[in-house]
Parts: sequence; C-alpha cells; structure tokens
Amino acid sequence: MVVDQLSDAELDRLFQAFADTTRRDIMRRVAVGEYSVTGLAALYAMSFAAVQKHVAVLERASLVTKEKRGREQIVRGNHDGLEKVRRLLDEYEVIWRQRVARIADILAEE
Amino acid sequence: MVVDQLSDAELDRLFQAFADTTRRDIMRRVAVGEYSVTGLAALYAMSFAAVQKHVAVLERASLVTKEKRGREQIVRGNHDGLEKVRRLLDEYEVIWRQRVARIADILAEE
DNA sequence: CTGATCTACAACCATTTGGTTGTAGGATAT
DNA sequence: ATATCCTACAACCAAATGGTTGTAGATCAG
Repeated sequence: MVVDQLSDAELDRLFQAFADTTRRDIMRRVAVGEYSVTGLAALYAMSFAAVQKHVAVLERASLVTKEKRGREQIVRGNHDGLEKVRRLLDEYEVIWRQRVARIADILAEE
Repeated sequence: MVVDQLSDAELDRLFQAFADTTRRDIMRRVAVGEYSVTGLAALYAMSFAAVQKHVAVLERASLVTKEKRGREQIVRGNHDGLEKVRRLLDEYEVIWRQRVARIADILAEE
C-alpha cells in the first residue's frame, strides 16, 4: 500500500478548492460528464476568464485534469484528489471515535 | 431521518476553515483533549490574537464550540461540522461511482 | 487566406485573509 | 484593593482571492 503522504500545502490547496460554491458545482458537473472550459463557462453568470480561473484552481489542487482536444480543453474530474480529502477526514473521524470510546470507558469505570 | 440541508455559505465556511494548516492542527488537538484558547496559543509560533482568530473561524464554521469556565474559554471539537463535510464528500463519491458504473455499462454493451 | 472560436494570461480592482500590536473588560489570586 | 490572567476586539498591513476587461496564440471552418 502506498502511504501517499499529503503535504500541508497540498491539503491547503484541496480544501481551498472546495471552499467555493462555483468550484463545488464544477466538481459535480465534471464528475458526471465531460465539459470544455467554454462549456462550463456557459453555465455560470460570470465571465469566461473567471470560470477559467476556477478550473485552474481545481487543476492545481489535482481535483480535475485537462486534456487538449483540438482547440478545446476537456475538463474531467480526478478521483484521486477527492479520495485524498475523504481519507483525511476519515482520519479525523477515527481520532474522534477513539476519544468518544475513551470517554465511554472512563464513564464506565465510575 | 433529518435531511439537514447545507447552505452554500455554510459549506464555504466549513471548507474554508479546513483550508489552513494551523486550523487543521487545532482540530486534531481539540478532537483528542480540552484546551483553553491560551492553551492552544502556546502551541504555535504566532500571537495569541492570531490563534484566537483561527478558533473564531472554526467556531463560525461550527467545527468547534467554546464553553466558558471561569476566566477561561474551553474549546472542544464539534463532531457535527466534521460529519457534514464528510457527508458532502460522500455524495461526490456516490456521483463518481455512478459515473464509473455507467461507463462500465457502455463499455460492456460494445 | 480570413474570420470565428477556444483558451491562457496579464493587468487591474475590491474584498477577504492571516498576521501584527494595542486596548479593555471580566475572573482569579494575593 | 490591586495586580495578574484570559479573552475579545479594533486598527492596521501585506498578500491572496474572486471578479473584471483586454490581448494574443492556436485551431477550425468557409
């Protein structure tokens, strides 16, 4: 099993990428289908450049990939990025449960 | 079952709160034990005010709660906030798996 | 070749963020 | 009563964020 150590900077970028409504919506879209950057831009009430920037943020966070197809750039969801975030939150969950279990033990002892 | 609709603003706050190394570290600490704000501040190479602000960000995101005890303010992890984020990411996961399944079906038809 | 389309990126702007120091109020200890 | 401790918050600053318009390079269609 690969340990896949996540740097703080990488996690910062991952969570930061999710911390915007438009980007979360893009994530949902590209998880289901394929979109060019222009195709995505058509969905939102903001400029093409703004959407292109959002896609760039997602790309830097490894949450999407882009593939050139003719003059278009096809944006696809990257499952790895999502998995990394989920895994981290699962760790927090484990820590939490351990604590709850510990407290339960303490209460049982009384 | 409570649906517990999450507003975009609430999700923005939750992910934003996680998008900082210091705040993630605070989350790990308060998941395990109890800390006053001063107790937390002692752990980091920054001013008390900076840490107090980080705690305030986590509190606004419903990721921690504070309880006054004498002149101290005890910071505790709030499991609900963590669960909300995990649940959202699980939704993305479900969407993703549906897509993978759909592609597998298409490939199977050929 | 020419014009239209798709993308990337620079420059700019307002707001937010993450840090600082300083001030002030409530709780505790002596 | 007084000094100390813990906290909150204001004011400030530099950098990042989320948006804009404009420019320019590829690629495609006629």
